[in-house]
Amino acid sequence: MAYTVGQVARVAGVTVRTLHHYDEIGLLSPSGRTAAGYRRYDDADLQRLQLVLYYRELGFPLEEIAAIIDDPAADPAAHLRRQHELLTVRIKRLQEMVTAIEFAMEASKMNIQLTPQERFEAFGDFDPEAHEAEAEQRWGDTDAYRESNRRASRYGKDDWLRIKAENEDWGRRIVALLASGAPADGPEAMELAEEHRQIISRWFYECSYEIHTGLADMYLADERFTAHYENIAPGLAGYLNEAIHANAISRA
Amino acid sequence: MAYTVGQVARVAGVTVRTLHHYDEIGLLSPSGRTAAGYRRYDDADLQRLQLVLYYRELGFPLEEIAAIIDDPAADPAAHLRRQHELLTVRIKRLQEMVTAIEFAMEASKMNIQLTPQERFEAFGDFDPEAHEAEAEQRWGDTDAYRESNRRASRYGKDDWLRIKAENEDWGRRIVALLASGAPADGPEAMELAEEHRQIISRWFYECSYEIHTGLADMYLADERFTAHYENIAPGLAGYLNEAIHANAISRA
DNA sequence: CTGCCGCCTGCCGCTACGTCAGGGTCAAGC
DNA sequence: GCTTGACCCTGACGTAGCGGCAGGCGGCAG
Repeated sequence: MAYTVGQVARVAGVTVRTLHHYDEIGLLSPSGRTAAGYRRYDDADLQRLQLVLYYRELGFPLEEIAAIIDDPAADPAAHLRRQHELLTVRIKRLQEMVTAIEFAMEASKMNIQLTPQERFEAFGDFDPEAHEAEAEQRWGDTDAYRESNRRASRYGKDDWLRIKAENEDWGRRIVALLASGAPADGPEAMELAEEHRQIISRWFYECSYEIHTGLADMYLADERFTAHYENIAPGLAGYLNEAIHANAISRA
Repeated sequence: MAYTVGQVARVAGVTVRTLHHYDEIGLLSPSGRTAAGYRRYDDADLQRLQLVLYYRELGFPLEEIAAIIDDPAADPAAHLRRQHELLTVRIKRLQEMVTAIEFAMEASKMNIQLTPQERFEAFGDFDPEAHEAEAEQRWGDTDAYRESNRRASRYGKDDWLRIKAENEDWGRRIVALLASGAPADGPEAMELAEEHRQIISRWFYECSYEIHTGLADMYLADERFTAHYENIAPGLAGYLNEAIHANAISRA
């Protein structure tokens, strides 16, 4: 029912200093003190802290958080609703960045130059940045980050040569298939589409069927990608697109 | 091919001051200067800036970003891969927060008390926070935020009474249906399940069928929710769960 | 040649804490 | 009853990543 700073800090995942700070600026003052001056937090304080942390995660400055939380018109449910909306907006934003990255990856694999605008499109609409200095600083210690680091630096020259070789081998085979007149939704084409997906998954990122069909459509929608494939063999862009779609449908 | 600070700032969505700062700390120094001392950025600089901004968005401190980018072992593709992974990890994290919010919403609708641990679970695993002070401060001016604000504060006492009334009306009807012996996967039960989903969507958040079935499972998995429904009528928790699943399947 | 906008370099300010320093407190164990 | 170590307190200064302003030069359209 009553907690010390240390206990609150541990359960909420913040530092004691942070709680001191919130007390100083009046954002979250413990409901009481012991005779010796120790801060005592109760359940209501924890609830408030939770709100504070969520809004902080969402990037609001502390002062504004105080205003939001102390708004008498906003009951708990209203906060939840607002946070839910903000979160979904942010997820959408990150997903756009992911798409942009996937786009850039495809482009880089094919040596396609991006225009400056495209470079920053992912940030474009509503402001470019976001900070998260502290959190991500600590992130440096998380498994996820280490894992990412490890994997990102794992590929040596040899690997790159292998990737290139795999890609070229795949390219030769699909060109041959196209030339042979085999249908784009036939088993051989679908098999090559699947292989294409697995090459991406193995060497780059987990490429779901959904992502894969997205890529396929991009190959047609973006003329530079179209040109890349058409340069290899006329009709290849459309052929690959169809094969990928057929493959995705058949595996679903 | 060559850009001034202002131009770069505009296309990248940062301020001139930021570019000055990056120049000062050596994170991104323009490749040249004019005779008059004007900074001149070229395409390579833009490319580097893009990397910087992505890593910044991902929360890395600028110093670390410099180290990452200047790492000779990391080619462009490696950066893309790393960013892709980091982004997906972050999206997962945000989605967990969303789930936690949805959980809290359900709990609050039913007056269920959360334990302190549950309060902060969403932050738990890897650190609690994330900042984004600047970005989200500016966010204060975006449509999304205003919209969110508007909707969040739109409900007055009357609305709450209506929500409560709707809920109770729905409750009475499903209890009656359960008592009548109608099957949980019958049309009436499914209709009530659908209504349940729409009440959430209308008043709280867009509740997809996927989310809805997730909620349904939670009603069974979490004993407090189970108890809530079982208190209304024995067997109701399981009945509702089944009805929601049946409804979701039939609409898919 | 005169605006006016854009660029330059300081330099001070701000937020949200981190990080001591210097000193009291509390429960456990001897 | 006294020590010990973990925990708490209050200043106070430091830091990152810019924002913002002052004071002054540069460039080009009219």
